Amino acid sequence: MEDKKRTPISIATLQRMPNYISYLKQVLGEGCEYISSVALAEVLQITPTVVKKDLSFATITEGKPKIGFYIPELIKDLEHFMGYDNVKNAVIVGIGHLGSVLLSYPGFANYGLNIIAGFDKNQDIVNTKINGKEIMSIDKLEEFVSTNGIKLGIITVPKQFAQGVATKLAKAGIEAIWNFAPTHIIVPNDVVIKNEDMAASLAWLSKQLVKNFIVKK
Amino acid sequence: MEDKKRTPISIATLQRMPNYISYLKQVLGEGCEYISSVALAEVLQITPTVVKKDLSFATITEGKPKIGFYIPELIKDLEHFMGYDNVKNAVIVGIGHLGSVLLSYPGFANYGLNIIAGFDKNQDIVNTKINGKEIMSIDKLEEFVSTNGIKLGIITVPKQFAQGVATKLAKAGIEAIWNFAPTHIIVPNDVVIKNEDMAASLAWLSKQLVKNFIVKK
DNA sequence: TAGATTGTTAATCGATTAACAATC
DNA sequence: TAGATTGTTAATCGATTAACAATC
Repeated sequence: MEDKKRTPISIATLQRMPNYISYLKQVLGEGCEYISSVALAEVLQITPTVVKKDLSFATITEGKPKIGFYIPELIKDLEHFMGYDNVKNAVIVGIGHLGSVLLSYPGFANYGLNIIAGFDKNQDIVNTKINGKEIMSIDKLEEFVSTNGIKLGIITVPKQFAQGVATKLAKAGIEAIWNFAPTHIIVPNDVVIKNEDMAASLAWLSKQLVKNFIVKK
Repeated sequence: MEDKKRTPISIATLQRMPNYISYLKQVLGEGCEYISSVALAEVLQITPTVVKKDLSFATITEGKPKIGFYIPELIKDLEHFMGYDNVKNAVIVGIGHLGSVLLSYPGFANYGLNIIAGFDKNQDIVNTKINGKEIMSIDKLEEFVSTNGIKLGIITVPKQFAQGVATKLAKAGIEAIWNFAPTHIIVPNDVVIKNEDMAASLAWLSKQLVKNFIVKK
């Protein structure tokens, strides 16, 4: 009720949004003030029409004919639209190599993502800290999630444990799960799940390299 | 010329392939011999028609009405189709936290991906080994890629260095780049590029959590 | 004013879904 | 045989692209 449109937005559009924001911040840093959809399209290798349509979902201020969009305002609109100005607390389960990387990654703050604690079953690392963030015992996961109203759980455990962790998180009332374990996970309908699917990326690359088949686009 | 079809295949289809393979291997391990498109569809939460169409791109042997597909054969067909039985040598540039994780990850072998060396500019780690794989000086990157005919380069350097590394790789004759740096990279047209775009995943999740807008599907 | 760019509507393209004959 | 499932063709749906009036 606070945003101007309720038209359904496609996932494709949504996933281009971070690209716009990232590039806009870059050119803003280089001293640019205005940018046209044509220029944006060229850099991101899409068409100007796509850019204009995408931006129309997020922009409150309008672009000016012949000049384009005022970059600072455009970034602000896009970030607000994406919810990056809305802090989302998260926990991460499984503090192995990948878990440590994510726990230490400062870039998530740009997206409003705040990982506040890690969980692991290895008692050797429980009660230690990584990047100032406490590693807690997996036994405390459910209680922590429900008492702190955590919305997002990140799963970086070995694949055989991923389903169990997901089930625990769901029971504790998590709203969304970001799964890095290379396995299919089933959760109740009210929990949204996003698989960070490196296998899918590799699939495309692999096909490009082998080139025994025609891939579209 | 060795595969049975030349119909263009959609990226969507391609990205579902690893899911089929992964699940099929799981049920094969549980002792199943045959599976129907209906069963596959249910588990992966898509429709049977999609499954049948997807599989029809890759299968040489046909499914049997009333019974379904013979799992071992189906896995073999899919893996061949995806080029997983075709070893693709790769190098990884930027041996920080994420680079180390990828260099140590044994799962890539399942996709025919073989990372044979890492490169970094930090002389403290040059000539050490991770997971039995040598870390070499970034100065030797171009020579190594061209003399060894490396097809794939993985980029895990900080974002400000990503473009430079990509340019070097392209000059050295790399065919494809898998970019983990959170930035847009420009390469010549004959180099294919895949951005491992965690920001895009987060975009979707973030939107789901904030829910001030309707996202399709 | 002329020309470039916006924002939006209409046309096209392609992927998903539904329907169904063939088959075991 | 009857029923389930395959493989494929036709219909639908949705996203991208093209076209264009409005505007600075």
